[in-house]
Amino acid sequence: MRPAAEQLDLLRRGIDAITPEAEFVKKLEASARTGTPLRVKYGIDPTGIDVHLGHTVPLRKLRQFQDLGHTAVIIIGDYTALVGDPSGRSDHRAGLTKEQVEANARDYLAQVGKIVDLSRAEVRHNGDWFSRWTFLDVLDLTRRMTIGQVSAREDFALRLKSEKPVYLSECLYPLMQGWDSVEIRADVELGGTEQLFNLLVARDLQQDEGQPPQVAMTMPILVGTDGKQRMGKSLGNYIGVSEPPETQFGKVMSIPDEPMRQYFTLLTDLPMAEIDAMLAPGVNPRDAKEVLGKTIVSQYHGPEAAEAAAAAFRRRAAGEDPEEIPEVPVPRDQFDADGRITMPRLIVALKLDSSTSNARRVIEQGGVTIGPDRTPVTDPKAPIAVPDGLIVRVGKRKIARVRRS
RNA sequence: GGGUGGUUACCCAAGCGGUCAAAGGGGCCAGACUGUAAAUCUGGUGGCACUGCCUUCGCAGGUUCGAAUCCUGCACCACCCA
Repeated sequence: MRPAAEQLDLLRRGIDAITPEAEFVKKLEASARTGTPLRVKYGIDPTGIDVHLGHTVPLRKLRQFQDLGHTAVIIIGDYTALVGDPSGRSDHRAGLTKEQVEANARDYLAQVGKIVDLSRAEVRHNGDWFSRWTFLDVLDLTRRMTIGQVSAREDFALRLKSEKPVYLSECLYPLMQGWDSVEIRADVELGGTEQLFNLLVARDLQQDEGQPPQVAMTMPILVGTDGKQRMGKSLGNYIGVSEPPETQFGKVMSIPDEPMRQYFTLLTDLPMAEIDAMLAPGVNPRDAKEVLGKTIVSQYHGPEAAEAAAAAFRRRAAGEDPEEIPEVPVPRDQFDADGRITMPRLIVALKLDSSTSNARRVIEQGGVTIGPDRTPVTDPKAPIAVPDGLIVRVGKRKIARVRRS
């Protein structure tokens, strides 16, 4: 195991705060001295199925702990998911059913495995203990915190003030999450900055149970591809770890310039000096973004796929057709007696658009071309003869080859 | 249990008897430009056999020549009082 100071240096990258930092240093030192791994907890609620780059920020940190010889403990919050985490929410989140939660949990782990080494990690479900609780146990837990403590939280206070509902079950959430730490005897817990309150509740509970309290390590919230709001599925500004390489790469290229530093710091292992050099004034941000895109994509799809995605992107930016043009069968009955068809119908048949109305509009805006010489299509009503193998382009990104069948 | 306000297109949100397929913003799509699927600007954004037709304003009825707009009932949401 590496010396504590060295570990601390590595672990500090990209974090927001360590609370309390002095305690963390002591834990690290004791761990290095005795060769005892720290137990590092990260909890996720299986509420959706897409793990995105925002989730990977703490997950990558967890992996970093693993690589330094510590023990990763992943909590699948199958019971907390039934409540819904109120953190950072301006309205309450509906709880899920048990069936949904179980299916989601499986999906989640498959995706988390791309970042964390699951063969070396402990995976626990908090239903393992909560499902056995009696109402008395619940009551006992609720005695550990006051309404005042709960309502002091900014997210709750805001909701109370704006007359939005705050459910009693939501107040239980931090206590449940905290109890997880007691069950697994956590030394460190990772989470986003908005998790600080929840992470600190565990400290009190652990102390009550005679355990050394955990240290809270909070990570910045990754901003989404819009460069404004936090990355999130519901906001549609996310990059999913399971998305295809081209999509991931394209989405990275579409982020504004400002969040690039954050992305580099939190999502790559490139040395900070190298990052600074790329983001220096006078350097074309597009080139830095390309490095960023390739680095991120190769984490999930490998370096070859990342290169290919970058090449495909460049080709498209240069206005060239992609290497592989998908062939789409168009049934005979779509054509009239003379073997012709109007352009909107062809576009829908090729699945390049979902409605003829919309296809018509795109044509009227000059967004549709056909054939190798890119002849623009201007009249949405005129039937045209369609030779087998005709290439149809809609906008900059959608393309297909007609396969008459 | 009582009261009040609300439910409009992908989202937010105007409209309160006809000129409403329904203002505005966001998002999304297309075009121009470029440093890229950044930024900026322009146009578009229910469907279709498209100068017309059909379906949409929580649900079901009703009044009217005519309803997103008025009436009745129902459902759901929020807040206030208890």
